[in-house]
Amino acid sequence: MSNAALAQNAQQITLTLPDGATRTYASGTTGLQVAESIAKSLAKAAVAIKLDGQLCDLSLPITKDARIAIIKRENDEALELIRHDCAHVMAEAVQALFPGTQVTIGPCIENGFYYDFARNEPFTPDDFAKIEAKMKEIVAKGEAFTREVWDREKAIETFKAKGENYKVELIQDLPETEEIKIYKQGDWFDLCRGPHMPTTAHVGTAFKIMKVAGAYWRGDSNRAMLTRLYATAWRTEKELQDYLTQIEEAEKRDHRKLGREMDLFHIQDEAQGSVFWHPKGYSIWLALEAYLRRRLKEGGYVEVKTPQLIDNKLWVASGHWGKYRENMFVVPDEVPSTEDDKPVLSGKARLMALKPMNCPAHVQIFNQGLKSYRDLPIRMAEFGCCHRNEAHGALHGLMRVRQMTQDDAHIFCREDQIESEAVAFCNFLSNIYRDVGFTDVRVRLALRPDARAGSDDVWDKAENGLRLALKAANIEYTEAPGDGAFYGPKLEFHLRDAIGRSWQLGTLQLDFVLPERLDANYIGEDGNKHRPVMLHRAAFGSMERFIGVMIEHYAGKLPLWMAPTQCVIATITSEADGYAREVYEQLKDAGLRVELDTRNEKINYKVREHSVGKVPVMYVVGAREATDKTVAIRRLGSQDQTVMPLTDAVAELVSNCKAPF
RNA sequence: GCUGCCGUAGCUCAGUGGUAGAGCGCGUCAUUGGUAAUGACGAGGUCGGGAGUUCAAUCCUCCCCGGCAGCACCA
Repeated sequence: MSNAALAQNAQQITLTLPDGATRTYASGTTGLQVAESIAKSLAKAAVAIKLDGQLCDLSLPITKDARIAIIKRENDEALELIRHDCAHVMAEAVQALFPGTQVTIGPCIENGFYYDFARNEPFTPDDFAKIEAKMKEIVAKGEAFTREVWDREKAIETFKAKGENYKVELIQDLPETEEIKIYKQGDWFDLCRGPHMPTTAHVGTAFKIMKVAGAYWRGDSNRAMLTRLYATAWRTEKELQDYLTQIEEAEKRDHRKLGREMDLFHIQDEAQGSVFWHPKGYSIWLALEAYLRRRLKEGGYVEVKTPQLIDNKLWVASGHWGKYRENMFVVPDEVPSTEDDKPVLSGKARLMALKPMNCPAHVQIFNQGLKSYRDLPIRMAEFGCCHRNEAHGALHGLMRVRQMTQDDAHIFCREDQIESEAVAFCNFLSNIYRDVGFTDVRVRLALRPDARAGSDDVWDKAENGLRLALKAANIEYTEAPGDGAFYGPKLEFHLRDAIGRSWQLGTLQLDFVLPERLDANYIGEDGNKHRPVMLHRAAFGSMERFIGVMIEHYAGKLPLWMAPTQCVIATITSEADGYAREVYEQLKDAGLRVELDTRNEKINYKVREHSVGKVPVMYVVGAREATDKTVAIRRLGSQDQTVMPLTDAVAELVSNCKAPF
């Protein structure tokens, strides 16, 4: 042992255990040795350590005082290790089965991991079983993961010799100060920053390759397309099964499937990305829109309507023409040629565009007439129908469409009103999200991106304004540097749905740029012109997407106030048809959305059909009910039936169907 | 837009180098039934579009269109 090493060994370090106890060790003691010193069983179960909150290899020599936790395979923290180790195992398996395949990167993601490979032939789902079998062999061998630090040149030469060009690029791009860490498992090795568990055996067998897809090298659409294998890995078979079951549940909630089954809407080739709303789907829309209008009125908004087709001069002035033109639908303002042998369009007409957003139009309304500081804030709302030419591959049911209706509004205010307006909007949102059934809202503050308009001064002011508002509204949030819009920072409201998925719905964006570009101003107390600040805000985001989210959140079983059909009156025999019609008329007169089912079918059949159709309430009437003037009520999801006098039932249903606001 | 997979009746799907089948749904008839599928009969498809190979193509090849998954994008 060298003198230096002796000297280091002589040093003592103090480690603090999770329970607060401290222990003293010689510097250079490994996590495994620490575990052994506590209990043999702990050492046996240990797969890694956490030093000051950071996961590290069990074999890492500890050289300074730290908080330490021994991580066992059953701990939550181990999931990340299992998945990352599993990624290495998968990469080894793929290279063993498909020689010539290059490895690139393989990070953990929510619920699993992926690995990107460079290979000329694509993988097919048939390869999955082969790869999984090979992975199980590698796990069974239980080779130790060993960590080495290589000289940069040696690493580059080694990977070059293996033909691993992507790894070479990764190493070359690592900062000079970074150690080049290599993890070996048997003969196979990979560049990796770790940490890993002791052996491949710790990965276990609760993993599954899920799908294959293309992915750009380094996320850049100008670079090579790699083949990505997505997989999932868990601590136990049961966890894996639960996860697979959860995916099946999510598939059952797919709004495209439910939309067809419930006859809500459709989309067809002739209008890709635009929605044909059927009567039932549109009734959901109308219910939500009416609800929002009541909220807007309460919140002091005025509602406007602005043109679809606007001269590109306005889009040039607003900056959209320069930045987003490729996503705009441009329409020439000319009479198309009616002669068959001539082109329909001359190509020389002046250009109009379908509006991709409402804000420039709202500024036009603001700009009509002189505004005084006394007029502010002006909260201008519009259910604005916008068109965006989204890429084909981006379209997805109601979630990503080309024609959408935003529940949009712009608040024109003075700088000193930003905070109070932002606070008011946060309260506005929390009422709405509660009413539509969300309990878990997370807020992100997206800060200035690299490419942006406006001076740093203005950005400082805008970002701090939002921070102050969040503080004033007592809202917890996380900051996301670089994610802001080009014209200003924004608040994003992310909501967790019934099965734990997160949707970004609401947004509040501060904009100092557009009022400047479109020369909006107001006369201040001092008699001079001033720039108003614009707050862009939305609660649902788009009506289309929001309805999609509602369908998935509720698995089609929408709350009564949103449900397309709130009640079906179903007859048992044709003797009750007359009475059923009376019931139907009464509910209809009470303003409810009801259907009458007097078809010549058995009651079992009707109950099943309307249950499958997610009708929340069914009134079943037969001869008895007709005589007694009652209804037998059956609620979706329950086998129970309650017989009730018709008048009471109607009063109860009317009250249950009332929107929460 | 990129990569991969897919495209057969309204829906879900089977099938074959010799121009097609099931279940549900739809229509007709019988049945008047008490809370998740009553029975019988019937109609319905130029197998996404175009071209090629072949005596013959829904099936094989190519091109196009569209869908799905992921990537990129998302003002």
